[in-house]
Order: sequence, then C-alpha cells, then structure tokens
Amino acid sequence: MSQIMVYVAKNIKYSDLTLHNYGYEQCWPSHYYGPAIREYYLIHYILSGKGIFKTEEATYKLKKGQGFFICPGHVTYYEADVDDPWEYYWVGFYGHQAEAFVKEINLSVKAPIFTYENDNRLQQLFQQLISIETTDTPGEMRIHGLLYLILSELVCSDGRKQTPEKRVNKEVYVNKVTDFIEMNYAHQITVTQIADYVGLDRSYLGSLFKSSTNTSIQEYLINYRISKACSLLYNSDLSIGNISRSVGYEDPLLFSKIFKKYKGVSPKKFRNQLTT
DNA sequence: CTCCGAGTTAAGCAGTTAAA
DNA sequence: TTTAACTGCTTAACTCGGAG
Repeated sequence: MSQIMVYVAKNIKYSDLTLHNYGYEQCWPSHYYGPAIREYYLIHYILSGKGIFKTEEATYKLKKGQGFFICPGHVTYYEADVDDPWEYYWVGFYGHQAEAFVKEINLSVKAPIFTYENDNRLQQLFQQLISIETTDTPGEMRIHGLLYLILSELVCSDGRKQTPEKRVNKEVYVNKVTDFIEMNYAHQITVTQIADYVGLDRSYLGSLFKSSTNTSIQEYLINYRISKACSLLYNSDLSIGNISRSVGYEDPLLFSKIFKKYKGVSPKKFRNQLTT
C-alpha cells in the first residue's frame, strides 16, 4: 500500500537555513524518481525496505537505517525495491549555511550515503516534523527548529567521527540539555521532558548536570528565562503579561514573583530602572 | 483597566539517596 | 545507569487590596 505525505514550507524564509519541503512515503514496488535534478539539498532517511540510489558517479544499494543525500544541480535517480520497497522520510532545505551543515555531516556529491542505526531519535524527529501544524508562523518556526535538530543528529551520528561503542561524555548530555532549553524555554517544559529528550533517567541526568554546572536543570531553565525576560524588558515595549508568556510563564503573577526572587525587583521596576 | 503584591491550599514536580 | 521512595519545594489557581 503506497502512502505519501508531502509538506511545503512557505511562510518563512531564513537566509541561513530555510526548509523547502519534507515528507514521508511508503513507496510502491519499483516506484522511482528521476533521472532529475533538484534546486535544493535533499536528505532521505530509510525507515524500512530497500532500494537503489544512482548518481552521475555511482549506484548504491541501500536499506533500512541508511540515507542518501542529493545536492542541488546534480542528476540523481532512485528506485524502491520490487519485493521490499522502501519507506522513508525526506527533508529538503537551502540557504547560505546549508552547504556548511552538509559538510559537517560529511555528505557530498562523492559521498552521498550515511548510516544512522544508533537509536530511533532521528525517526522521532521526523515524526515530530510531519505532525506539526504548519499553517501558522509559530508552526513554521518549530519545523525550522526541528530541521536544525535533524541535521545536528546526523552530525552527531556520523560514524566517521564517533563509533557506536564510544561512550558519550558528560558534556554532550549537558549540551543537549542546554540546547533543548534554549529552543523550548518559551514552552511549559519540565525536567522530565528534557530527560526524555536526552535519553537519560531524570534523576541521573539531574546529578550529572549539577556536577558539571553546579546548578540544577530547573535552576538553569529559570535563569535562562529570566535573562530572556530582561532582554525583552529592555528591547521591547511588550506588556509584562506578554513577556511572561514569551518566556514560558502562562501566569504573569507567577512570572513577577519569580522575577523578583531572582532580580530583587519586579519586572516593571526593572524596566523603569533601565530606561531612567 | 492594568499591573503588582501578598496570602492560601492542593497537587505535582524536582532533588536526593540507597539499592540493584 | 536505572529504579524506587522519600522529602521539600514549586506551581497553579484563586482571592483581596492598592497604585497609577
């Protein structure tokens, strides 16, 4: 049974990295595309099944856990296996930094194949991507965030840089926590969600984070939100209520309370002090 | 009307620790 | 590195009152 979902990003264009399109497809037997060229970078990640990928220089037999990369302006052809057709996610993107990101993953016209078999995190990111409502600007911002996460996951999983047996050090987990907070501080996130994202137990991650930063995850999150709020108080005319919601506090009263606890003055006084 | 401060209460969450 | 149990803290939701 062939199934396809295609999404086209349209509202936002970021000069550094813009998502062009993305989707999921369970291909028919022998379903093919090309030979043709694309005008943007395209990465396919195979969930199941098999198929072939042909470039101007070589033909590759690919299967579950592998992926292929298409560079703009180069002719490629790909075809699902007749007995075991592949099922894949894809994401297309372009922008000033696109080439640099692709280099970070060690992908090129001459080396267009990657393998990702460590866990199902990449699959989860793609699932999140296609489940996001993209008809509004926040939705498009979220999918761009996920594009960065997908690319970073591919950079981290690059077998030429890191073997599967190699233990991830403390700093990598800490960086994942801070990355997640920086991208999601505006939402009502919990330490449990962060631990789920990192893939470690909450209590273990908490002690690991504290031993490395001398601060708890919750404390780090609050400090990050307060610093963002300070920036908004200084650089915008937004009301206290709007600022509180912008940094993840649905209740402005609660926000004022916490702000005062950390800064010693209420948000309004803080703004007045800055402008006088 | 908006914003802020103070207080209360129940529920949920985070941090810690010990054991495995 | 995970799990479970415990404790204490935080948060949400609410009220009331005051200032501008």
